[in-house]
Amino acid sequence: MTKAIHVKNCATNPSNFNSIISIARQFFSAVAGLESEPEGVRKLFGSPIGVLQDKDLLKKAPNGELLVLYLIDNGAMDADASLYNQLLKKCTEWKRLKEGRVVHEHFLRSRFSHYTVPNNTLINMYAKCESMGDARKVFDEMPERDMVSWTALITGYSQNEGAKEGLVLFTEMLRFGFMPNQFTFGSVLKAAGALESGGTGRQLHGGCVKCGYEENVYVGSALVDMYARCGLMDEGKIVFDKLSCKNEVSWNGLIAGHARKGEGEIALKLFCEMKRGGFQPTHFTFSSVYAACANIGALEPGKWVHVHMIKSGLELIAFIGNTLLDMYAKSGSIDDARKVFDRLLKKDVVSWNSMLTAYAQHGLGKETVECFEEMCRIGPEPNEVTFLCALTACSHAGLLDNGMHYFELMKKFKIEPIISHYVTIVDLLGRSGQLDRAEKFINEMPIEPTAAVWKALLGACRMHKNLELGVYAAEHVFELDPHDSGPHILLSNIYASAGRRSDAARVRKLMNQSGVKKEPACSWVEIENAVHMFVANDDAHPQREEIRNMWENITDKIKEIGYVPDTSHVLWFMDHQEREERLQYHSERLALAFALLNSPHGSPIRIKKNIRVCGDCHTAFKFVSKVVDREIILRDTNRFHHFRNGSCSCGDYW
DNA sequence: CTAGGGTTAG
Repeated sequence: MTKAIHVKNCATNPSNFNSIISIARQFFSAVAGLESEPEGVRKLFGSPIGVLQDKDLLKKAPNGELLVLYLIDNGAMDADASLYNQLLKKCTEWKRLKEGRVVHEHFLRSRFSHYTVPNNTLINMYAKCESMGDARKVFDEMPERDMVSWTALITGYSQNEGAKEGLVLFTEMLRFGFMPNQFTFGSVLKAAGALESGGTGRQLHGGCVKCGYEENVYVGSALVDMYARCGLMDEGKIVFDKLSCKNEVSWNGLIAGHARKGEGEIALKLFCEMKRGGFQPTHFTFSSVYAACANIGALEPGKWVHVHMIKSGLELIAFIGNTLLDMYAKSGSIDDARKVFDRLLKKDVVSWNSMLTAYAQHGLGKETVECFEEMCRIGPEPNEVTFLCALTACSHAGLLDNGMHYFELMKKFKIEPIISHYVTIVDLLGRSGQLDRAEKFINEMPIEPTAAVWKALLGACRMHKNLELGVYAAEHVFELDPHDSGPHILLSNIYASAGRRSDAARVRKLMNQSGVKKEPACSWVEIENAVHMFVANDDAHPQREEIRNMWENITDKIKEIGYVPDTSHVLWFMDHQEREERLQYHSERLALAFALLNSPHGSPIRIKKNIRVCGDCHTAFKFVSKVVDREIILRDTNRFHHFRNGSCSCGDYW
């Protein structure tokens, strides 16, 4: 407030200025072209005004505030419509809602308050400051609206999680007879994409064609992105190919779409095409491509893209670094993940969370604890995802006490646990064999347990062979989520391992009758930049004979050093020999045999599987790692298993 | 005055 008084004194002393307005004008034209805001202020106001000579005050006061000091100086303010507009634009650019409101009030009292253009700017200002209620109010109260008014409001909604409102407004706009332009289409397409509404998107696409905007880069890119978000990649590709003038954004929309769909190979291929076409990949591109590589566990291609990024000179900021870290972690290279983490220019909360997730996936307990505690000391404030990551990591590493302690710690950080935190704690207790405690924990939860909570308990019952509690948990899962095949299989396995074959059969039958489908298991292995996929009992593979021979060979060797097949993981109704036969050709075994045949001796073997590894394969892999003296890294849906010299990093605990 | 693309958990 003292500042205001100073300025007021200055303002009432005309010998210092010609007018407040001319100063304000200069202020803007000068500041707009200057590097740092305080520097601009100093240059402009360095000598004549007392308060502005105070350098400390000057440093603390950004331009927006200084400006407002002039504006609230009542009598001195006599702006024209274009000055109001400039002021509002600055407030928008700097996202300064408070100052924007002051200008708004002043504007309302002026004789220009009915002018359409500054009102449009006001709508945009409030929208960019995430204050849609205010934006709407301006829109409703302005006497005359044009197409820009509608577009600014629609854009505001589509950028502030108001896709539905945006689309409703769009139809209303058409009813009032306003023609949408390329800006309008860009925004409504974004809204349709956010709602994943392909039907709406196609209609809008028709509108774009009619109005001749289909090949506008902005509209075209928005179309590509809209189709990508609706999962309609083919239609997106058609629009993309038609674009005579593409840019990075068009490419990114396409690449990100495939990355989101888990189509990593296509995303990588497009990345190459983009570069060949002479387009410079941006932060967005790299971020998507790394996510795509992480998804398919493609370490070598990921490294190759990383080299491109280093060559292109892009800095390792959090937004790309986080996905890069995640890519290395999910591709099995935890050391590279840590290196990226250490080299990040600035770590944000997602960086720490990603690092904790990496440790969780690899079951590294000591590192988890160190990382979390370092974060509490020197890092950003942990959020609810942080605790999820840390709790999952404790669960995967068998750190029961640490996990329970972190759960208690959430209170200190004033973070209310959501359902996923409870799921993780049930998992933590259950894995540790504390089944009764897990059950008690569920009963005492302050929120209603979901299917996921019971599923965690069921999984623990399978692990610790607890039939009675397993049945109880399964009943809850069936009731809450009848379409998931996982619980049926788990329960059937629990029955089978307890020798209750007829019950196991009953559950299987129930599953088949209710139309619940089991996801077909498959595994991938990467050999020299090519990814090879295997399904169980694959007879169609060109190398099937060699793979079979190799595996039989290996089986003989591991049996010599103590491997005994455990057939309780396969369907009970086959006879014993047939079961053993079946087990021989689980997809991960085929992938392993293939890798042994086709990769250089001594190099690590990286296999990925789409469901959890079965217990018998896990045992077999441990023996194989010893017999062939190779490191085998297996990624399943849950985590990584590093097999080395006869044991696994998960400590048989997954 | 109004437009399009990216990250962590389960």
